[in-house]
Amino acid sequence: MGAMSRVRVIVLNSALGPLDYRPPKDAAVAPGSIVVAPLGPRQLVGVVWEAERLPAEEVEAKRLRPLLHAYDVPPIAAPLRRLVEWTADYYLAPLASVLRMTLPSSSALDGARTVIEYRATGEVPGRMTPQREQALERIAGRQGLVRELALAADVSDGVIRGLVKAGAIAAVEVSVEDPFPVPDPAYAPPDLSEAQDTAATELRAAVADGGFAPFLLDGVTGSGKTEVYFEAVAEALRQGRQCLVLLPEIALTEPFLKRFSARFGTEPVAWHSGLRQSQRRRAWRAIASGDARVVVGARSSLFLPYRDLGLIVVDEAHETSFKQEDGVQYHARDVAVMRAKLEAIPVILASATPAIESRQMAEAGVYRELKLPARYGCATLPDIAAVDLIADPPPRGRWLAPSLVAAIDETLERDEQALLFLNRRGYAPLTLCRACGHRFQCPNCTAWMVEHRLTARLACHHCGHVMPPPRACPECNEENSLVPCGPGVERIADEVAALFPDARTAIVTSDTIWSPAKAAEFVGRMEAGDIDIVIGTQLVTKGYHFPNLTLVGVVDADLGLSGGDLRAAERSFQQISQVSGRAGRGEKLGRVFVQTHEPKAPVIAALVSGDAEGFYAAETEARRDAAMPPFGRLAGIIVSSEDLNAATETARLIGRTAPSVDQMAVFGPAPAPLAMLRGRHRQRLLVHAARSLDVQDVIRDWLGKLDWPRTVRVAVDVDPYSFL
DNA sequence: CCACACCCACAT
DNA sequence: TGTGGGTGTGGG
Repeated sequence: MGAMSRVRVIVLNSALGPLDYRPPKDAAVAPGSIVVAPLGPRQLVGVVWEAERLPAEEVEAKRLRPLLHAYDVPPIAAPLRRLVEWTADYYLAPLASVLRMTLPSSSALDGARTVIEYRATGEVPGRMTPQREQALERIAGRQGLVRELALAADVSDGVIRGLVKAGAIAAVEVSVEDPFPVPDPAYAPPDLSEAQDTAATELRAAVADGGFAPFLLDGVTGSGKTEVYFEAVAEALRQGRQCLVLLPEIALTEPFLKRFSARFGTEPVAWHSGLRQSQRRRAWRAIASGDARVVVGARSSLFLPYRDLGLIVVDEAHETSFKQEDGVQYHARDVAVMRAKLEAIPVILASATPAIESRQMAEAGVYRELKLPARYGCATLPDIAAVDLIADPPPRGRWLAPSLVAAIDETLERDEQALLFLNRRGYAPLTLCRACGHRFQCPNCTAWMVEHRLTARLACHHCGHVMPPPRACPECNEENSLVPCGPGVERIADEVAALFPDARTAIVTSDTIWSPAKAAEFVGRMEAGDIDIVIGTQLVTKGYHFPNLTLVGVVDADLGLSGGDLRAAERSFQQISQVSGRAGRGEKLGRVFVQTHEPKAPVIAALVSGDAEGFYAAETEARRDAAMPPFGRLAGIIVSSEDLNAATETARLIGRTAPSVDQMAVFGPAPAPLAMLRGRHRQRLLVHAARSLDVQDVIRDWLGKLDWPRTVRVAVDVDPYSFL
């Protein structure tokens, strides 16, 4: 029997281990080949793997079924296969779950097809209605499916179809094989400062030389980090290799795309969850063939099968949204470094406020640190002042202190823009009945229903449950007794409207900016000076560059510190630094007011004095003393079930059977802070171990021996960021 | 995970 | 005797 009469395949079914097949009748396959495997009555996509790397139960040759088909796409290359193995191993996830992230849906693997999209012809329909007018105005220059155009225009599908019939919108056949434009490294070389140039030179050399080279690009907000790593991208382009730029949230890449186009003459290829099927297929094939030269994407773009990757950039590398919190709970920043290692290429972690983990790697000499200490051009860092809410309190029922209000007033006087930051969506985080004290709680989660006045709904921010706000209290039937408690961005907007009736305001949260198009619209209005005061959540802390924005007010600096998890102080520092960094990015000086009840708290003191180094040093020492990451390891074990009893029983079983291992301690089980989520009761355990311990191995061994009811889910969160 | 066989309870 | 649901297992 020849060597290739049996191939080992990982099929995209996370409950199954590797399975053996005979090769397909009509094609040769090798490790990495993407194939269709028969499984019982069904067909599954899978990838051929090296048999020796995946021990499987031997099945006799005559029982093997032949693979049905091998796709005509490039195979998953060895470095990516190793990355899939590493990720599955490190994060205790099934290989199939990780492998799935490298592949598009199966229809995208099939040969080229075309889709029908629609765009305006410029013709005026015979009959014009307000809806038609609105539609044509909003979709100018846009192209897409009827449903997408309707969404963009905020009209119903019927309006668009009517316009097609009237000839104002025409169908276009789009090839999903259309090539992407190639960015030109010589399009608009930048004018770099000396510090930028030094850093860029080093990065260019690393890209040209190839080989694994991790960098921490650490520059204050507005220092021009993007321009610097663009030079590394340019070098990779000159070398004819692909680049990946990871961004924390793709919905707000608008400013990035603009800057990229200005530098390279064309937009990069975007990869994110919002892509349509046709776009996803086109992008995936171009990435696999090497035609997509620069890809900008959210964390999932990290696992795509680039043909010849030459550089990875992780922008805003400190962002905790790089940690995936469901499915495979990987940290894209860490996996990016591993991919760079396996591909033998440079990786750049760029941030104005690097995570302690990354700083530690730089300090240990593992990462090369490149510093940009000053803002680009004549811009200087803004002045940060603490507003003591006890000495300088807002009036009752209001949240903006008199000194901040005065500063907003001055800013408006000068025709400049102000930004108020509050990390709370909606009108009020809690609604209660004045008469009986009833609080609105989500039926599926241990969380309050948050009032959203813009949409006239009460919403749970964890599971998405919504309900109309009742007129009367459901508990005591008292009418008009419901009172909002505490501020959300919508309530601050109300306060601003009352204080500055002539100011034009915008609320920027995921509720109002839910697509790149919405982000573009916001940026346009900001740049045109159509907005005076922005009230926003963390969405506004990232990436934006508005030269006329000179005042930032942090409405509640204490908010992030309440959770008390190990990164709370660091996270607050990063968030407030980042939002402060939006002020004074042009020629005008920026000011920042940080409202707090505790002006002496180390985080606030460090922000005001500008002593980031001192703050980081203290935080780092505290982590070292407690053997917390990166000096020790953590893993969360989350046990959940719709059945409270089953969850507690299983959690107890896990706790009871915890192995006693040197340099490891297990805490819990205890009900999770979010004791119920999406209708599932949750218990948590926390594993704390020394850095040197292979904690995954211990957990694999420990949980592998246990059995629990099928209705109970046990998830291991390696290197957890959320402790809820 | 998903399809299917199998078993048992209960209705016809 | 039929049927629906819970449970268990195989899939290569």
